[in-house]
Amino acid sequence: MDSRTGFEQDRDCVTSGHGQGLKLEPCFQTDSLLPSPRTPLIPQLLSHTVVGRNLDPTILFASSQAVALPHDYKCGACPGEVQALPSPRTRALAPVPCAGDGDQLSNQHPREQLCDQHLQAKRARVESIIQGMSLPPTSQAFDMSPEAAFRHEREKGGEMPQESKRKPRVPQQDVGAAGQVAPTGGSSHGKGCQQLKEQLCFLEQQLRWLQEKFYQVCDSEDAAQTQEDSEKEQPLPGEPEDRLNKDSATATSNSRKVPLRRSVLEVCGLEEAEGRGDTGGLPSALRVLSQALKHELAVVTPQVVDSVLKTVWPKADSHIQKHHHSLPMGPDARREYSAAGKCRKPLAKPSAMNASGSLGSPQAEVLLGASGKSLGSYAGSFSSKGVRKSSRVPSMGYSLGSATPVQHSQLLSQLLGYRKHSLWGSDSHESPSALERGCPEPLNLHWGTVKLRSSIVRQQQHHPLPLSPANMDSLALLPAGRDGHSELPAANDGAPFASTHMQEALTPGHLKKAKLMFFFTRYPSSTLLKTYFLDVQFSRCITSQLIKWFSNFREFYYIQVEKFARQALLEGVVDACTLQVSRDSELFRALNMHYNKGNDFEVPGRFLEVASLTLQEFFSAVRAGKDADPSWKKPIYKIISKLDSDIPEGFKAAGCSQELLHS
DNA sequence: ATTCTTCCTG
DNA sequence: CAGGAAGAAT
Repeated sequence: MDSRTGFEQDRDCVTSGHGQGLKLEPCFQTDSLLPSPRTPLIPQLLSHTVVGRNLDPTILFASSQAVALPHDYKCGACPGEVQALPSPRTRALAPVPCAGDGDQLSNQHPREQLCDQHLQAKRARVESIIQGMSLPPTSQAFDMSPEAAFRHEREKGGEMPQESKRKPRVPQQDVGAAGQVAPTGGSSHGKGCQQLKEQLCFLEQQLRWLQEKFYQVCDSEDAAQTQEDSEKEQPLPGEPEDRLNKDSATATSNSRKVPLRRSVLEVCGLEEAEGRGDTGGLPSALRVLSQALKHELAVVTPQVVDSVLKTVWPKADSHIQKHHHSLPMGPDARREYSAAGKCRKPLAKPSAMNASGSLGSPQAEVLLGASGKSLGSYAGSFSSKGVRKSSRVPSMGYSLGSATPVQHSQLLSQLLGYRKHSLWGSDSHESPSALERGCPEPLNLHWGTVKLRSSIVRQQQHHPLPLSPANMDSLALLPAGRDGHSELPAANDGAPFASTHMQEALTPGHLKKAKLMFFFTRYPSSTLLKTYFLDVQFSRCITSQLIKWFSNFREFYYIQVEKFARQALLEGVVDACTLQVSRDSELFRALNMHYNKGNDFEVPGRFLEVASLTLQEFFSAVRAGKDADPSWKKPIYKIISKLDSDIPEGFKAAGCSQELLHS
């Protein structure tokens, strides 16, 4: 049992790791999916930010606060201060001192006076956008757009255990004290958060710089547009130009050219262009901006990510190194994980574990690594002879995480089409002696393998669940880090989990799957079950129900075996060793009828061995009269509990349950 | 206190 | 199979 304990501790590490992984997300990528105004900067810049010259600088850092704010403040250099801003009103009364450029926009009042209706309308639009983005999540609870779903998921993820240190979302007026960020963490985390804040600050400065360049570009347009209107709004002290660094002046001077304006407007998404349908080529200034933006992001983002990982999850550092430098994992790490994953298998098979270690596709390694937990996942099939056969789908195990529907079909056909492929099937000649030897077969080592939950888990067409809020909650509770894509939320199709239908209840398909799994494991831990019923939203109830199923399975199994053992005794069988369960046995038929009613699954030979041993044990015990002892079955249970084998990875396939049901 | 397991009952 | 009780293990 200690092995399982270790395993579960390991799992805890995994989850906590993910939790920490999540922890960093709000600061960075994940925020792109949050209503925080911070991260969607670029989209905002490109689409909404530039509203004439009334570009609201607060859009970069602040939130709905900015809506009511006058333009006479500027505090973007230090996010902490921005977060600390209590409210617009307070802030207007007592402006927070800002490093260096506090008066940058202090001279916009005159220009505001000149705002015509059009500009005001645009401003209102921007404000509404900002406002919408700053809505508290509760107000978006029923926004079930993919993005909202994902955002919601992130929100829930933030509530995961040990997630209390999640950085509060900046825009929330009542919560947005920066001081809540760092102090909430432990000392190390606080330090890490401090680093993160600095990184963020840097990042934001970069972005602000770029935004100002944008400002320049668009300002030139406005200058041209409003030149006729009034001259007094032209060169304003404190204008972006004045704020710009010298090195950015080059691009600025280019972008100042009036001919750029239409293209700029179009790219900026200004409806100003609604009257002018002409589309010019991409202006060079924009190219410059684009490249600069990309470059800055490319430079800063990895640093930030690495820093975050290093800080929040020290182990990740080494993992990162591995990913970067050597995709094939070192055998040590793999062994470590394999050992940890051995769970309920006191009869260790160390040789097998080590032997299984050294394969893996780079993708798999990346995925596994990205999941924060590289396990010695191995997709090979096994035979009772102890000869590991290469799977027909060698990469099945690892590629499951990103399996396409086609792959899933292959999985299923392998699951069921045993007559041809005999994926897990027993070759007709298996040696029961292997069982007695403590089963040195190189059985699969998937115990505890962290399933790489695919972002593109196939839709389960047979039982599509209505996307009720409850279901979305289920989605939300998904440990996002587990999918290995937590670092790339935006790289997904935008609705990563929208296609994952988490079952909030166990279905007949799950029951059938569980029954088939019983052929491999009689005593699955809840942890194991969670890794094999990935389409189930586990709750305490679900878990116990699943466990109860296996308990019932065992009950039936032991009853049947005992019955046949007694029957054999009555029939005068002398040697227990002659009791072998074959596929022709009555016992097998009874069991197969129960667990594999359709007989559409080839019962693994290993199960026959286990059944044979169980039968012999019962036979011997009854013959020895041990059944007088009320707990005479306990030793048998103990023996059998050690004979679990690994469950083929195919059982993890999304939709497996449903397809099994319909097969 | 919680989880897991068995046993019993329906 | 589910529900519940009881005990063991953690």
